[in-house]
Amino acid sequence: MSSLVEVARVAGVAVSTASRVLSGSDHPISAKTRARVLAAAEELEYSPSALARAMVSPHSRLVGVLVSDIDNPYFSVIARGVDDVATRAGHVTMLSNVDRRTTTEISRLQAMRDYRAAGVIFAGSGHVDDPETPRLAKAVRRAREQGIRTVSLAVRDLGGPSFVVDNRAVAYDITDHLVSLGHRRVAFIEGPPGMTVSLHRREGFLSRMAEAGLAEEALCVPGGFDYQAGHAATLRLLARPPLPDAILAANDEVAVGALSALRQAGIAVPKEISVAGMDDLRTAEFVGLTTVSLPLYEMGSLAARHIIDGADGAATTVLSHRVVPRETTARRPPAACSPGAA
Amino acid sequence: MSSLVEVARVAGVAVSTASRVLSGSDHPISAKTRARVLAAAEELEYSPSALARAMVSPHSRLVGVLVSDIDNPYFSVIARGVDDVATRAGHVTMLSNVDRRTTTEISRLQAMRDYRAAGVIFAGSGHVDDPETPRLAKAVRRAREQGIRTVSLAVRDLGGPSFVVDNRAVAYDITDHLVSLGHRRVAFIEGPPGMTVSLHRREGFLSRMAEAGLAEEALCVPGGFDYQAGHAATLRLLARPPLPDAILAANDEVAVGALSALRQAGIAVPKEISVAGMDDLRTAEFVGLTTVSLPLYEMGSLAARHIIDGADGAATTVLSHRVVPRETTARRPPAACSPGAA
DNA sequence: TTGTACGCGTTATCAT
DNA sequence: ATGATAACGCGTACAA
Repeated sequence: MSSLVEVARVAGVAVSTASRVLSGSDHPISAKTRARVLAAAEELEYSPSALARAMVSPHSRLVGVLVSDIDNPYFSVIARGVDDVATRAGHVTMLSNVDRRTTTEISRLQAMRDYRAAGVIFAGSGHVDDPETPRLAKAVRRAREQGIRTVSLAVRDLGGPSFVVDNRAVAYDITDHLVSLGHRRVAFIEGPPGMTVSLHRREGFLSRMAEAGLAEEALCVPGGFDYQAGHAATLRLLARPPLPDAILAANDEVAVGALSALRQAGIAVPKEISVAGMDDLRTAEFVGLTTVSLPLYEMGSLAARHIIDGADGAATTVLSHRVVPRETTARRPPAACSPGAA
Repeated sequence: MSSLVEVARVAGVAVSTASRVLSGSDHPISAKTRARVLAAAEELEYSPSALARAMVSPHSRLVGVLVSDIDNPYFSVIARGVDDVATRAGHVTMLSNVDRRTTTEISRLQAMRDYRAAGVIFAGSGHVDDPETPRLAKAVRRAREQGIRTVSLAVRDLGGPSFVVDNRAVAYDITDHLVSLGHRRVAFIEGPPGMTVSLHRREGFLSRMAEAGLAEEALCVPGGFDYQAGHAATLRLLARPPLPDAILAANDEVAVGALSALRQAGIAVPKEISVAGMDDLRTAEFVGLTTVSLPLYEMGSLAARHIIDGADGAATTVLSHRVVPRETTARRPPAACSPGAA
């Protein structure tokens, strides 16, 4: 590992001169000197220490992302968006899984702060009435005071700018799709209890049902965000007939779990029952699931871009989503034996 | 941001003393002094600069992972394994997508080297006869000379230790499963051309078929590693009857693509044709796909552990895999009209 | 047991 | 146009 002083020595110039040439300063340098420095750097395979650089700068060129779980496609798409932008801008991505624990978020934020990250992205949803939120908010404030940018990709009260999707509208719109297909009794498999995103999605669902005069037909059942939750919830639904006209799941993976339970029970989708999810992850495409497409990649890239060259501020940007009808939803069969339709 | 000097000043001691108590040195310190330093640190919310620390250490506490694409579950599971271990050990994970490009691997390795990473993990497969490999190998060697540990999670000639799976055996074993079910004509949808993993898996497949005296019945068709590839390859298979008894896909996602093409064509799985994949990612479980389970999480965590506290060396550890039969494979129907069985 | 002083590699400031 | 030097924050060898 050759350092700047060695390059300077080989080139026969002062370190400051070498620095100016190698760091792309606009300081005037004679062509001859520049060439010598460049040659020396080349010869020594010089590569500047990002550590030393960060020491004398307001921050490093590290971009942090806090995800609930990178092994969840929702977050891996976001991470991909972040990294693409970061890499193109000469930065490096730091990643941490926080498993939806606010205390973990705090400690990981601190860890990234210790490296003087250029910024930290909060990709996951927060909890409703989380007693730890004040502590997190305080840690975030401190980080910001120190010059670390922060961005949220979910509705959270953290102070920085945020790039989000309107989860109420997302659920509202997909529910609308179901309702407009003639479905009346629709079951909603909820997300993990206590999470803001779960709450919003349920509100959106309920809201559209109420507007359609179907408040009585709306059925919310506890679920989660994974396959098992969808499978189990559907089994419970199956155990208490009559079957709803449609099932709306809190996300795609839950919907796939529902689909699988339905298939095992020998119930035809969408002939006997419609199923829809939200997020539009790859799995949704694989199984032909009707869902709502979210600009996840864009959220990640926008967040990274903000950190790298954005202006300060705390504006919230609501990105648009799109219902994508596929093969798991269809018009409600006219002869369905659904009570309450009298 | 309070630094060590401020803590020392508040505590009324020298920086070296503060450093010793705060950095957990084994240097003897009087209980009284220790308490005062701790109190001062607490009061000032002191958190050591990881940057400055790394400057005076042989390396930072950053663990790098180079993946082909984090939005590919294969790699996100590995990344999860890496991060869990890294976090528990007080390190932070750096992640970079390299899109299977060796030149990108080189430049990302360099970027992580600039941060004096404790180590860098190469998670992806290499290419056969890759002209860039020497350059990468050289970069890796230099990194190692500098004290950066490197680990491979695929068979590559990079010099460090590696934690791998025997892809020939993986393909051999799942082919064995198919053959033992009575299948004779089996089509193999290959992985991306030129990748080592593709080659090994094909070899394993061909090897088991040959041993079963089924060399003539083995059919290799070009594919890839994604859904589209599996779908398209299966369509091509469908266009040229007779249908094989079974389809083995280079990985799970390809198998799902095949499954979907088969379903659209109205061909029953596993009644009319068996389908199997490799990797055992979550999708495989969702669709009940027969596949081979790989210790991906373990590979990631072992790699991280090696970087953090492993011994030097270049040993190759071959981890075991396991065929997991599910619902997409079944015994070959006795009355199948497969020619060549005469 | 505690303190002093140096070095890590870079950029910026202030001479020259 | 170039050079010398301070500063970033920490750990540590050496001195007391």
